[in-house]
Amino acid sequence: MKNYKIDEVSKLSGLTKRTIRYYEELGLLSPPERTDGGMRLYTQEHIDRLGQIVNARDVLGFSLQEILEFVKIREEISSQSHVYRTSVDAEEKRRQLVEVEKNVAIQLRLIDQKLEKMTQFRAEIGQIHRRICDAIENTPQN
Amino acid sequence: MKNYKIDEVSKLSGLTKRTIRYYEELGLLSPPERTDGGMRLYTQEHIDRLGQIVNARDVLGFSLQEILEFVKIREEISSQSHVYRTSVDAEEKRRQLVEVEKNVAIQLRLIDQKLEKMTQFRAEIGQIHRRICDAIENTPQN
DNA sequence: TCAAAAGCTTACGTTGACGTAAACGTTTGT
DNA sequence: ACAAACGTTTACGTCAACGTAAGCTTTTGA
Repeated sequence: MKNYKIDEVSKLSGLTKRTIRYYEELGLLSPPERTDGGMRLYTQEHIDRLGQIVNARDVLGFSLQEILEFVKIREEISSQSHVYRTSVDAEEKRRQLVEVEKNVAIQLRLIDQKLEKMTQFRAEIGQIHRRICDAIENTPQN
Repeated sequence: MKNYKIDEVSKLSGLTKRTIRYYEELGLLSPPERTDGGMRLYTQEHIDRLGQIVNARDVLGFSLQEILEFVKIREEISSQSHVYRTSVDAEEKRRQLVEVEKNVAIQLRLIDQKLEKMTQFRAEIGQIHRRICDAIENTPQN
């Protein structure tokens, strides 16, 4: 599997090197392997991850802190599925799963609220658009 | 038509008084009438406007500068409808309307793209949620 | 092999979007 | 009529999300 240096990742993701390091610092991006000299070596997964972050940031308008919540949930789930196979205490497993479920449910409600308002906004702009089109229709061409 | 003082507007809109004045300063909110003493007297339209701004800001993740672009388009439209009644050159009116329509159409496409990605995102989270719920179901209670 | 190019850390600077405090004027209830 | 409550402007403070510069180390290609 190929690996990338930071400048290549920067060009592929459209983010600056500073931003990429900053996201790692915040815990949004998992720390990549390093060369013996200390240089970061990224994989394709890192690049995909950055794409998801940019999506959440620009398209969904989430703050980096909100995105961090999602990342933590994702990590909880994978650590959870690990525990699920190895732990002996079923009751404890269940409690932790219920805890994670609560967080995800909260995020779901948040997204649904955003979706609803977004649809509403879309309707408003659509109405403005129709009014403009009507005005054009009612304006003579020459 | 009733008018509101800033504290009432603050409570109705959920924004602080500081933010309301700030939006006026930026040109996002039209300056309201004043009492002889200089106090701002808002109307229902101002409140509606603030609601739209909050929507665009929180839900769509637009910056205040981007929202200002929308506001300017809106103003173009109303100045347009003024011209529509007073101007003598119908062809010129039409050209300008078509220009505005293009901008609005672009914004509409942008919103639709956001909506699509958001729906997709919601589906992904929903799937994760179901997996967690299934896991809870399959974990013994005691 | 060795200098230029690229990377690393550390630290201070900047910009947008407000918060907060001061110092003062205006309304309003009693 | 007057004090408390609310409003106004002005100005400095703050926090997130990076930008930028310095000083140093590591890679790399001729």
